[in-house]
Amino acid sequence: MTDSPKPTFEFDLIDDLIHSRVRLATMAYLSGAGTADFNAIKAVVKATDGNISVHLRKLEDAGYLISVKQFSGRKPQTLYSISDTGRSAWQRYLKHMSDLLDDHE
Amino acid sequence: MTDSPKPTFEFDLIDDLIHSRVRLATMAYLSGAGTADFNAIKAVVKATDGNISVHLRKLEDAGYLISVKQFSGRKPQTLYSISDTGRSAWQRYLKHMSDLLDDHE
DNA sequence: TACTTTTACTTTATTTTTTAAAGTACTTTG
DNA sequence: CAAAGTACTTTAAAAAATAAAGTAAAAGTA
Repeated sequence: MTDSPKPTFEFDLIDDLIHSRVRLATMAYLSGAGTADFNAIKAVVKATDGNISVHLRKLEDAGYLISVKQFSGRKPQTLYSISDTGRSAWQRYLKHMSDLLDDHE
Repeated sequence: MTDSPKPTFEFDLIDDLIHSRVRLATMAYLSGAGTADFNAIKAVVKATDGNISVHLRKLEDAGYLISVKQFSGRKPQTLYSISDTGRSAWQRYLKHMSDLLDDHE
């Protein structure tokens, strides 16, 4: 029966688009890496091809990611990076999680 | 192009059972409140009856919550609180989120 | 050269999860 | 006593996640 003083965390503000396991990992990785290609993301996120493909698309459709398709030698390669919109959404997300943690020391 | 030094956050360790918006809010609330009844949880979580009902059941089935059914006057009332198992899962969850934040200052 | 395998994805189908709508068993109020 | 709550549960519908299949070009193998 600990009493909760002033909870700052508002769960209904958390961004569902980022909150999903795979997309959270993707954003976390890209926010550090800057730019990464399809396979690099797939590897760190430990997802199947179809799986990240769909999630990357979702993040891109939301305007959180920017993708550039190019060729690396003979092979096609898609590079992803976080857009300005994505970066501020990411910062808001981290802020909310930080609030959550503050509420529980 | 910030370089990522040593990421401590491992997304595949995050507990899906807690991670969902509604259940995360429920755990966060109960961890502070100690015990709360169906309606109190429903109110803070801003969910419909059927919605928290299902999520509470899920948390209970997982052994994270304990429920006690009693009567408050003439009306049935179900009280929920976090079990020991739930509390350690919750602490692990917070730890992982904390790691995520550490990686991004 | 013909054939199989691999790479880099995308698309579609299947399963799981979430949400919403009904339903149940009372109780309270007019 | 009939109508309107209350406190949930159950079932059905919608959305999301995952997995399986498919595509197109390149590269390795016989």
